[in-house]
Amino acid sequence: MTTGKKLANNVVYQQALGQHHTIACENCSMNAICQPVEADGQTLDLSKNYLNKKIPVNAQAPDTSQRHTQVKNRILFEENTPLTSIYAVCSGVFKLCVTSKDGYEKVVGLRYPGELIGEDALFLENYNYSAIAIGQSSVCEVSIEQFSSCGKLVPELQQNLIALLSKQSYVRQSNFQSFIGKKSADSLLAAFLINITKRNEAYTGSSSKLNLLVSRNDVANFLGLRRETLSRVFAKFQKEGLIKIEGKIIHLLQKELLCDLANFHS
Amino acid sequence: MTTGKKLANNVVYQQALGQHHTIACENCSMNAICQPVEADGQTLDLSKNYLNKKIPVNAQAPDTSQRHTQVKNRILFEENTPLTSIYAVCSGVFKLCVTSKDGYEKVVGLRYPGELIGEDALFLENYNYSAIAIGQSSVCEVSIEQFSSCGKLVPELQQNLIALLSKQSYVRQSNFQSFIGKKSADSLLAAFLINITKRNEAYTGSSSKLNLLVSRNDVANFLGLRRETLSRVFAKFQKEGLIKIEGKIIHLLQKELLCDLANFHS
DNA sequence: CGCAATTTTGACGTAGTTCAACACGTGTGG
DNA sequence: CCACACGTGTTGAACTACGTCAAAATTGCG
Repeated sequence: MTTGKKLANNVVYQQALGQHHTIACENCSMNAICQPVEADGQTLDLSKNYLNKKIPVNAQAPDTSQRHTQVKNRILFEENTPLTSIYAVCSGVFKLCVTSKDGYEKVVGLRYPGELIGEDALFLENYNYSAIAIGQSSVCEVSIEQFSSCGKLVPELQQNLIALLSKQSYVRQSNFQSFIGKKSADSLLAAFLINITKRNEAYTGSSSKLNLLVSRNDVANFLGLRRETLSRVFAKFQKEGLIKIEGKIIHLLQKELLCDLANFHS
Repeated sequence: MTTGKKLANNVVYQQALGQHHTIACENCSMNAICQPVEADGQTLDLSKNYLNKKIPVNAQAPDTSQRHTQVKNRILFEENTPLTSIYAVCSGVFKLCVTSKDGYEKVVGLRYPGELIGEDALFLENYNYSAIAIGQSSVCEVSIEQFSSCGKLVPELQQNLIALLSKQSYVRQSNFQSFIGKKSADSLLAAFLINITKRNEAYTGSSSKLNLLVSRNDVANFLGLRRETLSRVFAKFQKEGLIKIEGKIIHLLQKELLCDLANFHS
């Protein structure tokens, strides 16, 4: 986990944090439905029928001169299109966006490795937001049509889907509770840092540092702050010794104080 | 349920809005798992094994002088206690609260008739918040232990639970998207009014009026505003002809404008 | 190196909070 | 019956945090 290198550059820290490595399956929220099931006294691995592993999204051709041509496969799926699959992030990050009628793009969620994308579309069978890769990312894909066919035949698989959805229900509610009713920039950012660090804990192996990967702009958009304000609060937190900033890598130095800030009620 | 009294405001409108009548089962989010299942070519009604219908919470003895002694059965369940059941609101409202270590009570959700409470506790088997009835309310209760026993034997019931959880997944995400990244009091209140009206549409039969039932205090707490600010924004909306206020009853007069406000990005 | 995108800093105005006072309805007790 | 406390909601005035606009600094990449 700790490399000997000292460069203050992201790549080293990404490695140090395990970023851009794929998440271990046992830590992934999709895991419940990827595992073999025990049915009729035998072990069945049905996942090959519906699971598509580690698909790169926004992979850039490493050696061509095309690097800066706007890579178009950043988009995993688009808002208001029919559900085909649900996804788990393997590596990288995805931002979830909705576009209002005046063309403004609002970030409504971020998904880090091990987290699901699109399972909330199962009900309406339509995606509620667009999912866009930030940098090089990859996903595992579960085809809903094919999964359903298997599920009809194997009740044990349904049981696993229930486990998956139950966990998601908890995850979503707990995210909601992290942010609802927070208005001050300080408590929003504190809540955000704690929320994301916790979500990444299994992946990074650390409860006090994280690699945001996303731009300040996207974070500000998500939290409903101006990027200038966000920048100032970041600077303030660092000055007060709450965090240490190294580009997109954030070290939480005083987590308890951040928690207090996050729960602060003006 | 209906008192003969003529007091000017709320009671009459509650009747007009159908408030304090129980929601029709077909409009309830619990409905998926309350219905009979078709299994092995026959129709089975298993719900009697796990479903407890229309339990009053905070019912006041109607004719005693005890009315105003602090009624203690307002609490459906408490934060950080083991999950026993999930609930659907039949009538009234519930507020969901968490208490921070300094004793401050934060409202993290409101649940109106037809909405579920506690299903996000299935994963950790622990309630994440306290559920407290506002006024006279009632719930249907599904005992998890007993439901699970039935589910193990009847795969069709599991399918119904999947349907229920899928819908909840959508509902929760859509609530999250309604509020995340909103900071101005105007857009928060607009988003809130539209969100709650929509959620109550099937129950009240109206897409433009609603009975909040909860105090301004609780609404302000939920939205992260001061009650003074909330009061001012309510007054402003009414002055601008966006809404009409009759106590806790709100009429949405210009829904499109409210939607625009809700999606406004400073 | 040099351009472009991102991030940070500074000065100023506005929106929301804070604190205080007041209005209203309801229940309590003299 | 009235006086009073209490919860809830509204209003006013001063203060503060965040947004706004402009510009500088930093980073990333060819």
